[in-house]
Amino acid sequence: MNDTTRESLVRAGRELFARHGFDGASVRAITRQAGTNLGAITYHFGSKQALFEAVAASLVQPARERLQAATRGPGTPLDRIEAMVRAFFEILFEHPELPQLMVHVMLSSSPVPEVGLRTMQANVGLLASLIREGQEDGSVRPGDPQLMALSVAAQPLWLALARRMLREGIALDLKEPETRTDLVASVVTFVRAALSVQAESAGAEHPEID
Amino acid sequence: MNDTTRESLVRAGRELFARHGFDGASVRAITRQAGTNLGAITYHFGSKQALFEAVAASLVQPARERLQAATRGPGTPLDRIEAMVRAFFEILFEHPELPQLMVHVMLSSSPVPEVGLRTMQANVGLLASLIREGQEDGSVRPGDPQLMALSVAAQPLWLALARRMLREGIALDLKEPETRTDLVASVVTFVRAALSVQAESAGAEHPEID
DNA sequence: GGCGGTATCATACGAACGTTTGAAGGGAGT
DNA sequence: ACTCCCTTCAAACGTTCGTATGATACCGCC
Repeated sequence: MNDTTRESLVRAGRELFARHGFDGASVRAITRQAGTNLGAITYHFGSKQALFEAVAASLVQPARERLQAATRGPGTPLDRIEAMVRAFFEILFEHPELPQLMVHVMLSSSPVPEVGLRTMQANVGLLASLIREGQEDGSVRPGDPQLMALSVAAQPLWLALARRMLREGIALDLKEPETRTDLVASVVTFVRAALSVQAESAGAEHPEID
Repeated sequence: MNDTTRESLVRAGRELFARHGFDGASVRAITRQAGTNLGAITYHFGSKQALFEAVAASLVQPARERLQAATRGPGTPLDRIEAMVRAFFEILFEHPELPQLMVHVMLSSSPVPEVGLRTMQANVGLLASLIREGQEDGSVRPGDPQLMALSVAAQPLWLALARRMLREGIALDLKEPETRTDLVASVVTFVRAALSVQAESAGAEHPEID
């Protein structure tokens, strides 16, 4: 089994499915970008739909694992929430195709893939349980943990998604590392302030600047 | 000039362009849904592209006016920020097609329409200036007003966009009025907590890096 | 040298695409 | 009754779509 053709098809599919959606990314465009023959998708994956699912899995699975790993770090619940937000940004900067693909799937008429739904449940659940944990130890203000988790997750997702509009609309170019760290720092501070029950005098031993 | 055909084309275009994007929404599907003849778009608008621009304007212009109106209300800067967030949610619940169309435009290769960019600049600018105003009178904590404004705007936008995934993924149905008010209340509280200066005497935590 | 299996190739198919075309309604003004 | 002009209509155009097909190229192994 030759893997380089398969891999270049997945790579091209990631880019084109993310930009144009399933219907908008033509088999001809994908195979052309991958440098393969028109029939390569049918041959290696069986159908365009099967390639799409392989592309989705190649994006969702690693993200899921990295987010779960971030929650298992040390520190207070707020620290681990911060770690999740930072990990989320890293994933999204590395793979802007992920939220783009999510959006195309959400807007299309086709059913949301099982793996996508379970990943969302898992990640919102992780955030919510960290928030609940913080509420129980008194470091996080009261409120519905699930809704608060959505407020947290919405920021990295939308900001990564709106990257192009941020650049063209308000001259915020996320390609520049400094801009990225400023943005991440701002969101992290925003989230901590939103969740903290007070000024976080309790756990603020170490100044977090990177 | 008969307006009902034009209007039903715009209405159908709103729905189908929002769901499938420009390329994905076929002239045949739009005219079928509008109950008109296949040639009606060409006749009334000249081209599919011209219909798309009419659809975009029909969504963006009213939203822009309502958001601007919300900032002119009474109260403290934080109160007016809350009014903007609430108005934003109202707009998005009323016209879920708006963020959907935004996303399709952002992801496509075609240039972002001028009106869209200016509207984004205007609205982020309004939020940022309210934040700056609050910082000057001491009611809002320090930080880059533009980045904080993005954190605020990202939440209604993403939550409206992810509506379907929220319903299917975590059983949060935004069709139910009670769910909506709960969500809006949670976001409003989240935003106010994130922006309020609180008792944060430590103060050394704002994200300036040199 | 020849063989079998995998991979790539050019080509063909019917369907759907956006737009064009020319004819047929249909109501207001004379 | 007749003419206009605006609107709607069915049909056809060339193009592109996803997939299927059969031929060709490559390569380890008898």
